[in-house]
Amino acid sequence: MASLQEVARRAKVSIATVSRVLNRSDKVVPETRAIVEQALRDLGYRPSRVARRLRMKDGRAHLVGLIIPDIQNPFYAEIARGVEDAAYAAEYALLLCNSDENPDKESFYLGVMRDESVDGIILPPFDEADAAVADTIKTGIPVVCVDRSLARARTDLVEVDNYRGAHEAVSHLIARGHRHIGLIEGRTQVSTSRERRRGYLDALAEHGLAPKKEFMRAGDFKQESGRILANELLGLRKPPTALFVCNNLMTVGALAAIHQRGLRVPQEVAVVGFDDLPWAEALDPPPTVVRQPAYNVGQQAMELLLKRIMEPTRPPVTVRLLPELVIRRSS
Amino acid sequence: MASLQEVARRAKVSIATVSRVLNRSDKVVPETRAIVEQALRDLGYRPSRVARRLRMKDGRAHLVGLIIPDIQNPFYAEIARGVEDAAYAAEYALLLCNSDENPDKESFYLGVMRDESVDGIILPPFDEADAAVADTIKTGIPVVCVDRSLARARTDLVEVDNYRGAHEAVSHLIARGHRHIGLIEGRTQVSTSRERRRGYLDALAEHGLAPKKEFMRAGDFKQESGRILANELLGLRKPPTALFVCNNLMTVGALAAIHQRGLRVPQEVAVVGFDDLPWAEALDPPPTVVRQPAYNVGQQAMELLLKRIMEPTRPPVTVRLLPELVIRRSS
DNA sequence: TTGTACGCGTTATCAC
DNA sequence: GTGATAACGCGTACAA
Repeated sequence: MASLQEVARRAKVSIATVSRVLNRSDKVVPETRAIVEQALRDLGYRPSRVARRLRMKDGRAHLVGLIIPDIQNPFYAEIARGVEDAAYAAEYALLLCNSDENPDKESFYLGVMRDESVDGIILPPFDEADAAVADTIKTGIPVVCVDRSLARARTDLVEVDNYRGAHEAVSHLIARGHRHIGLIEGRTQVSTSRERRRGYLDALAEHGLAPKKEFMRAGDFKQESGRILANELLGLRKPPTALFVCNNLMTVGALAAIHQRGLRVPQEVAVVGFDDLPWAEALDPPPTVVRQPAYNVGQQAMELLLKRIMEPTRPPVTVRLLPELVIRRSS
Repeated sequence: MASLQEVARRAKVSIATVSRVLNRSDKVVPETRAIVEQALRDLGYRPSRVARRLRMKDGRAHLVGLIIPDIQNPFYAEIARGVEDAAYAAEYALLLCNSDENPDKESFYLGVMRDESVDGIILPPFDEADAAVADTIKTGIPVVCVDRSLARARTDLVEVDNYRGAHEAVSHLIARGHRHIGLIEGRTQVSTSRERRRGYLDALAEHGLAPKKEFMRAGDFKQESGRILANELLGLRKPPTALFVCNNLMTVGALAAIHQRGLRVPQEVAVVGFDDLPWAEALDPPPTVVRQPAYNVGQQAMELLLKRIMEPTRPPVTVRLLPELVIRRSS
């Protein structure tokens, strides 16, 4: 409520002096400093972040934007927590938006962030050619990509080794004796999905197993498609004995389908999912999954962003995190 | 990037005219309007939300704050989605913060929101006497409470009938023949927790059942406490045959404990949880729960906030939503 | 060491 | 109809 002006009046100094007391440790004689600080306290002064941001073009907004597809997806929620915690530690606030994988929403929010003069933006690009993001980068706002990367722009990036995760998962199933392994993958336009499929195929090949077209189904990363595709797979005359499901939501869908069919896990059908399920322990049986270090992804992305804000010209770096195969009882 | 100034120069008019074209209020002759609009387009002009906000004190920031305990809790994530969708529909952006039920974080973020001049704030108060929130309200920023209410301040409020939800849940268990029903409640400081307990006690009483102290345990709304308390309850010499667990996370913990003990649900122990579990279908058995309309809570809260922003003096209203007993197979 | 004055990008109130 | 111009609250060169 109180402005610099009012504080200055009360302390009987100029606004410049008050401002100096606040920001620069410029030379202000201890006496006046004390008086000003008293006035500051009396009035409960709080600087307006809005005015401050208008005045200073660069990186002092202490505000960053995060755009994710869906906060209700635990994977993104975990990333968001990582970002948020790192932001809070640096006293940054977060403008959080859900894009729903909808380019219009993404564009709208990207616009808002430009217009809000945020210090930087963290997001998983819609796809490798995301034009709205590319445009935003051109304006000079620091952007850090997470999870997925951009083809034509070099930005800081925090990603997970999807190929390796999938490879481990499928190798694990093979080691358990499975020879007929179904794949439920996500939207094939996104690079992470393709990498996971590559991991699946390579693991198969390395063990002399030939991939079967009818065992490979592509969904949309959502629960319902997991349910439907698992049903298709399990309804085959010669169904697979194991399923590798390429994200959390689809795994849940697949599990639901399996339960509905009354199949025993892992005896009648084994399951390995990509992404950990936050409530894995409550599931029966607790599922084996490839756990992505999502919290870390968010945290490191924020730290990268902070570095770039401080030093805009530093060369972009890519951080590649390793997933972890968490073996529980569904495989 | 381009400012009013630059647009004005390009169109060879004054900034006032450009501003008028943008805000469509005053009369601008079609000719000049056309010229200005062309310049606007050429330069890809976008108004600075920051400058705009600095100039206009009231409700035009198109920015609202949402403070929740933890975005990783599906209940709050669902509220957040409700808020976000309603905000997006009205072209508002969202400043989202996690308080972790930590008063310091809450205070910090409340401060940020003041300093950002947000148009309004939505939050579940920490407790009924939340001082930081009370102070914020005094500054005149519109505040809408969700889930929990404030004792000393009249604000708009969207809440759920916790008493009724708990009452239905326990009555349901009794109807199923249970006479020994354990209660795992949350932090007793929060009003919602107390209401749920009241519902439990009343339902018991109405059926002539005496509450047993040793069947009633208080946790902290987190998964681990659900696990521990369920273990305690089930380890009793004469354990309860059914559990009523007062929130989602604790239900998950309780389920984990039950699975670990190898108990069959619902034959050996029945369970009803408060809050729906997003992946209920994947659980085996799918749990019976009292579903809170969390999405609606968020949506209506945002709509209430919008109304208050438009009409700051309107009397505060309370919206009370009904929970729904979703009977699945754990009871 | 401190004060004056300008500019950041808007909107709104005046004159013209 | 349109154009100067004064705020909004802040940081900072420059003058004192």
